[in-house]
Amino acid sequence: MATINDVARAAGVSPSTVSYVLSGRRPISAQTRERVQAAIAELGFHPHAGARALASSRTNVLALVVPLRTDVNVPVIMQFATAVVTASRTHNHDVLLLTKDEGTAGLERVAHSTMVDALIVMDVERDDVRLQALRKLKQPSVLIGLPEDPAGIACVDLDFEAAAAQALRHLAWHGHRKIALVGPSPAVYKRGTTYAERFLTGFTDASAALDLETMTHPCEPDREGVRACLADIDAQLPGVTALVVHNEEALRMVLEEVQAGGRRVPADISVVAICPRDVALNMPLPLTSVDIPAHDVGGLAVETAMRLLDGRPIEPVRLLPPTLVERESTARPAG
Amino acid sequence: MATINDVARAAGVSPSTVSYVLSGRRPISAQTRERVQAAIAELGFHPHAGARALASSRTNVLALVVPLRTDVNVPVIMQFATAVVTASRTHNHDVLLLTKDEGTAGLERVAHSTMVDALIVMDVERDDVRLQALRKLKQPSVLIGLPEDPAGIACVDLDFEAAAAQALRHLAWHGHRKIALVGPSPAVYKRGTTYAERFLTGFTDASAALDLETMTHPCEPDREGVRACLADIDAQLPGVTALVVHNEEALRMVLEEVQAGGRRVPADISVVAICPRDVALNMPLPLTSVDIPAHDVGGLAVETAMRLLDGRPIEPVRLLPPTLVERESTARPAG
DNA sequence: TTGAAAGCGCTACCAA
DNA sequence: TTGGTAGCGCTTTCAA
Repeated sequence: MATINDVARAAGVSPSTVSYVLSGRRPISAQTRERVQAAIAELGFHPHAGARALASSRTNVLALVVPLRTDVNVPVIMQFATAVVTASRTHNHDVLLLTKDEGTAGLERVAHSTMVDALIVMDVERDDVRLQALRKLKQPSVLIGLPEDPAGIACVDLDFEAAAAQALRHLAWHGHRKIALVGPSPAVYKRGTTYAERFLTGFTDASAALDLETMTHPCEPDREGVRACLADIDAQLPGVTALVVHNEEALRMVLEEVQAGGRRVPADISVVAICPRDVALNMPLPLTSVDIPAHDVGGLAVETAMRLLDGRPIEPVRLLPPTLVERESTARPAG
Repeated sequence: MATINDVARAAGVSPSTVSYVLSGRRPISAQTRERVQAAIAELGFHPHAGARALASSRTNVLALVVPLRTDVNVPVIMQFATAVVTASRTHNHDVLLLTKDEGTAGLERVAHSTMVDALIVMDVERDDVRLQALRKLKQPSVLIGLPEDPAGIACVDLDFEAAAAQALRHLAWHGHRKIALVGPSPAVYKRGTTYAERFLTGFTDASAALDLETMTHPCEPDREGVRACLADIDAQLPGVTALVVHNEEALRMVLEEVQAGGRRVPADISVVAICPRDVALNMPLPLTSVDIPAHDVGGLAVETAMRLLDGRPIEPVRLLPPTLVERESTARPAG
């Protein structure tokens, strides 16, 4: 492998000049720059990442911590991950993939050994034990999610409260008054992933503000759970005309069970889903949905990390406004 | 951050001794080792990854290249990825996540800049343009999949031919004679991901060997595609008593449409799925399935990379034998 | 506009 | 069993 010295020799300049051509950190005459670039191309030179990290204390690598549990929504995680990788590349960074099961130790390991410039952490819980460790690192971190006490750590996420409000406003505008929330599984609430709570809060608040008759119900994403959930809803809120479904795994089964019960969507009952666009589109019926913008959130997380690294100002907590797209699963209530 | 010199001073030894305690590459007296380890713990010392890479030409990082298309089976990809990360950690390696869309350039970038010791590449196509680039790298690579010409590159995958044969043998043993394959979408075949072809070959060969009456049909994983596929099958193979489904996305819809057509599984028609265990278990009915052992394949890919790095012998192409588990979707044909 | 050279923190060779 | 030390390949300060 060619080194910077080889390039320097080939171009008839000093190694530092080659370095400056590469980094652009000082002016170089056009003529010199060209000779250097020609030599770089000629020799197929790529700077040695380790040497660079050692000399500059910059790795150009971001850590991304993903949950590896399979009870989480895998496709959404994958969307976040690819968004983070793609965005990182536009900022000339690579991504080191860590799994949540390594816990605090994993974060400290990569940070202390200077493998990464910053960390992006997914699946953050309300009172996540990793937060205190993150605060002590010399590298900045960005959370995808919102813990109870985000002090000192940047957070980005969808504004789930606003998402719930938007779903209800849409249904209310269509004339619905009796609306039920099919929520995530009890395990999600118990784990303390706050997006579920935030959605619930938004739902309850908006329900009061709009003077609606609503109820909420967690839902185990299997056939039985869905049946039980829908039965409870019918029992507790007879005459319900609309469902807000915040449970991607259960979504398809909810639609099937509603239909199996003899009700048509949207003629007999309207449905608003909270899910990524492509999920909403790949249902038997294109669903009116509030998008989970994994791509935007991932990109914003990277952008935030970059600002932190450059010492540029950031918003400590950035909640993206939701977007509702009306498709074919919502209509005015019958009668 | 503490350096190796700080540790050496604190322990009253030379830096090289600290290094050897860490690497175990030469004998150290128990007494010295303890003093050094105490100093390491005391100072919270973690060796600087870049410095280490520079001095040893070893990064302890593996590159993992994943497809980021969403038309691929996302949960399976995620399973491979987490398996690779988990296995890498047991070998004291981390994983740099690359996306396929960076193509050859991405591979060359991380390899030439010495960011990784080896590369693991998923979603390899029959005549993948990346292969020639991989062969030129100084780092070894391991493919998950099997291209047409794997010369010079290690490959690991499930033995899809054997998987097809096993599915057919199971059904034949139950007494089925008329069996149809619901295959992946045409796009998968067109792209040249060879597992589809290998499965097809195995299916056709085993069909002949077992003297069965079979047909094969690709299947677009949406409602319409599934309906069309099943209709074709009924038209071309009237009296079909069993289905082999090698299309995870379509699986649930196949079951639904079969039922919608008034047939019960397994009373009227048996179904064998080719999919990860958890997918088979999460269907309305636990399915008899040939497992796609993502975890094993990912682990084996890492193991192979490690052997390559240590100069230990490997098998150039390692196809894991399939495992069929009988559950509740197969029975003897009616009548 | 460019060059010289001192490190960055570690590994591994050569000695003892 | 241990120490000394020359690099690994780059960045960046100091000089010119």
